[in-house]
Amino acid sequence: MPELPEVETMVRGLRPALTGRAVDRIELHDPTMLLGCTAAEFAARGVGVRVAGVGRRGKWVVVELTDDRGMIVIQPRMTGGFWLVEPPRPEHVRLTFRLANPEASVWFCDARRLGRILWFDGPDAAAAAFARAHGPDALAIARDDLAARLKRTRRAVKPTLMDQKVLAGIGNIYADEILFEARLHPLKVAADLTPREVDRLHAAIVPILSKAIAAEGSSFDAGYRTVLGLEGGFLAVNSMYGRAGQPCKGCGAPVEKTKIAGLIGRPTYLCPKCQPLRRPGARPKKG
DNA sequence: CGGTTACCCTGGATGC
DNA sequence: TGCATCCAGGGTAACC
Repeated sequence: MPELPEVETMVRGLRPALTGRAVDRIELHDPTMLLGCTAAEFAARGVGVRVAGVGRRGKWVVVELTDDRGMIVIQPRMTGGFWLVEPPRPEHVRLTFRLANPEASVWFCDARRLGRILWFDGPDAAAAAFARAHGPDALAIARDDLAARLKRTRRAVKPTLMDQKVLAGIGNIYADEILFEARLHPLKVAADLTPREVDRLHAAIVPILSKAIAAEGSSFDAGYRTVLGLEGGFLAVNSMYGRAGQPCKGCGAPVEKTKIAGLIGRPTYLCPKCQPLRRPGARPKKG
């Protein structure tokens, strides 16, 4: 579930609750989600630490500790999320921060256990791991950098946008919203986008993600919630995701739900009128 | 190497 | 009601 706006919302919720706080211990309840060290090592390290700050790297949550104790990285993936209030499904708690002075808890829950938890010794190790897995952050990428990265691949533009090594933070929901805002068909070949199309795509990214952050992300069903258990409001004001059959906000034609190559089974929402695969005036080649 | 596909997990919704 | 099937915001490893 969590894409950049949801993770940013989590981080903004965690930051005031965790920054500067002493942590009696960090309890890992599901060792299978831990990468890079053993559960015993994790337990030993998680005693008597203090939080220096909380940050976001792409879709990763980074909890930085004081006194050279390194940083804990939590990847929520599909169903992970943090709770400052009692989580509604305690059996899904995978990690607990036990705070001291005054006592409190911060929980990380993940129903499907697809999330991952790592502990890095220091900023250099964490930065190296981040760089291996990510391109520039979607909120910060420059237009020409995006253009150069799109030029490198003949994949479709949607899976390219969702490739964290191209740019970090965009997932299935926001890819559809951004492509609609830019009036681009998700199957257009990334390298074939014209300079004007790249302009439109780049110009759509920050406004869509910012609007979603302002709405505290996207919630549906029993999925993502804020750290206070509230639903994010973006899907009440969005254009595409979850709106199959509803009138397109650009032209009124029904929004189409489909599956596209390069994205396994994930749904894609688009307006075939506003996001044509070929330019409306273009004639098919003869021959 | 670039691109595509299986698979990791589980809960909730849907259909019979 | 009960059971089978399908679906889901992500990411990696293996494959062609």
